[in-house]
Amino acid sequence: MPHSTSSPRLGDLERVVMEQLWEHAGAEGTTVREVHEALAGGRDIAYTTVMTVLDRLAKKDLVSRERDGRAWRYRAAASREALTARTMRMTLDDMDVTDRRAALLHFLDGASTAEIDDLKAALAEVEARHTD
Amino acid sequence: MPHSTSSPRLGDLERVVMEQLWEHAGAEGTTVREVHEALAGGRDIAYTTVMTVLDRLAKKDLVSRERDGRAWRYRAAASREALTARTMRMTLDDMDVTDRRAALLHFLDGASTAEIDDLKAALAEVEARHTD
DNA sequence: AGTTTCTACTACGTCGCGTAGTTACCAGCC
DNA sequence: GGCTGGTAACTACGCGACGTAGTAGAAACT
Repeated sequence: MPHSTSSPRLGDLERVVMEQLWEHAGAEGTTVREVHEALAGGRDIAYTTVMTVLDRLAKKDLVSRERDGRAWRYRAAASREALTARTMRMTLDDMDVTDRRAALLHFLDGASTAEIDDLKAALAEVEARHTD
Repeated sequence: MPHSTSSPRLGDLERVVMEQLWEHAGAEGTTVREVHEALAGGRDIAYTTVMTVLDRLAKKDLVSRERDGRAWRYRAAASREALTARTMRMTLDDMDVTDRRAALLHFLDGASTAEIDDLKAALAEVEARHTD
């Protein structure tokens, strides 16, 4: 058995497809055809390939789908930001870090000032949320 | 081509082996034999399997090795915390997040109070470092 | 010299993912 | 009502990563 982690790892094509879902993110969802057409502009890819990928993403619960007549409409189950956060969290949890502060410190070491500001803003926001 | 990310993803056994290196982390390093003996207590595993894994980890630059007579002594190239941080960073970078603040906010959503404190401590530490 | 110890190389099975074909269904058109 | 086009469902193949390990050969101990 290769991997125990249930980490939502994305392959390259899976990522590209998710991009599409994120970009055309509306409440309506996106069909295979729409995704395929969007991708077919930039690369040579078969319709069924897109179908397969969307199917796999659905099985991983990274996208949800609802019937629309005969077809399916796919929607990203989580925003790009939420998925990113989830993946980061899983890393932190899976790695079984004892000294979390040290890990976070290392993380900040690689951060730009802008990113640190983003983090402080986010931090302030959760704080505020807890207070009110 | 399956993956573009040069993310240092660990398999299950690779992780277990890294644990050993981290636990017996001294300046001296650890031999294959030592790792094997440590693991052989809990599971049925061949000496050569451990060797192969260590070899692959070395090729991924996750461990370094120095000769010790005929044998090699392996050392984790990065601490568990540093590797964790690096992986988290790669996730954040690879996901091409536009709204980093939102991503970090999501991340904090899943955090315990203790973790938030750890983060604040780490943040204070980088701040201090920049100031002095 | 024979036995042990360690490396180096090769190998095999499984799984994830990129990639796609084939088959079959259903809805509308001529 | 059979043909056509769009969809889905299922199957498949190649490749790389990883768990797993065997074998060959060098080196060292006895």
